[in-house]
Amino acid sequence: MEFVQMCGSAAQGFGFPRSIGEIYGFLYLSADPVSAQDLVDELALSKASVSTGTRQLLTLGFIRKVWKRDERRDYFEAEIEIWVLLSMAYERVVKIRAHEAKRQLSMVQETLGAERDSIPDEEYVLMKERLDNLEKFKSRAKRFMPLIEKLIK
Amino acid sequence: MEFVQMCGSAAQGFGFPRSIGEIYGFLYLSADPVSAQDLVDELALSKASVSTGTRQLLTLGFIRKVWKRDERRDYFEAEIEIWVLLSMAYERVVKIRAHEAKRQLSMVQETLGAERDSIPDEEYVLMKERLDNLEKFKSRAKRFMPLIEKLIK
DNA sequence: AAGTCAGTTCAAAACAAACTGAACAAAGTT
DNA sequence: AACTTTGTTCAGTTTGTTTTGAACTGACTT
Repeated sequence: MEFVQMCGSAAQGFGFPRSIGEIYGFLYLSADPVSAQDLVDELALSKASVSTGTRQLLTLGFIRKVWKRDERRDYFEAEIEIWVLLSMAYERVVKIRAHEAKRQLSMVQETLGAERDSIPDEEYVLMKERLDNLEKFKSRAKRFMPLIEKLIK
Repeated sequence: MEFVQMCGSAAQGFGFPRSIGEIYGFLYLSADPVSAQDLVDELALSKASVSTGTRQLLTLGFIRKVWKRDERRDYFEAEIEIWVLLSMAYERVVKIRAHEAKRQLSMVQETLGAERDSIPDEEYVLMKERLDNLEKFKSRAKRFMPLIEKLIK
């Protein structure tokens, strides 16, 4: 339970809801697959929170559903390989965010271009330069990505 | 301004307050150092928010104070080198968090040891093993840290 | 010494995100 | 067909964080 709490606050630190961390932490230390009902009981969360929490963890690839034959319940188990978790997080969070950032950045650059005339020349040049710097950084980061991917896997 | 908003939501994405992102974004595109009052006016934030926001950015090392002689006001300018920003963030956020996590983990391990008798043997072994795995990962990560540091700098 | 200006601090307000209860859907049992 | 059991969805509440107004400090000006 101490460990569960620790995972909860760790999750918060990464910007995830505490409950997600707790669910993962509980599963991480469980020998056998755990039902949603168990999570409700053990972690004192509502059915709804467990449902949404497990869904999020599933889409992150941090946990798996386990089907027991002749049972209607869902069971869950944690992915325990830390390298796998990292690569999941990278693939499904970092990559997506980076892509979104890139999209927004080019929109800003477009806007700047359109406003060209209404801005003092000196300022325009500086802004353009700094935005281009960001752009340059992005593409360099992109070139590193495959390397990082390999490092993680 | 579009860019400022973009930085705002980016900051939120990283778990920082929106205002911090906006302040940084504004400074990032400013040619000259900017006074607190300017930030209040341009970003429609309260004096208080600007005060706390700049303080946080200063302790992160993301911005600097600039002193103009014969002026009582504080001026600020952004650190614009992205590699420097990354290394700051790493140094002042990641490192500290990692250390904290390590501390907590060993506390949990201690607790587990103390509860040894009150847990079925099978479960104990599994928990111990998984905690040890985390520990092992931690130390491996630690070995990598210097390498990452060099990469960033 | 009174008055302004810059900046900080703190309690309260405003806000956003997480969590929950209740209603619902689907599938299985009686 | 009615009733359980399991899980999802969603509106409303709760919780925690960010933001703010207002009071305060210190420092410079008259």
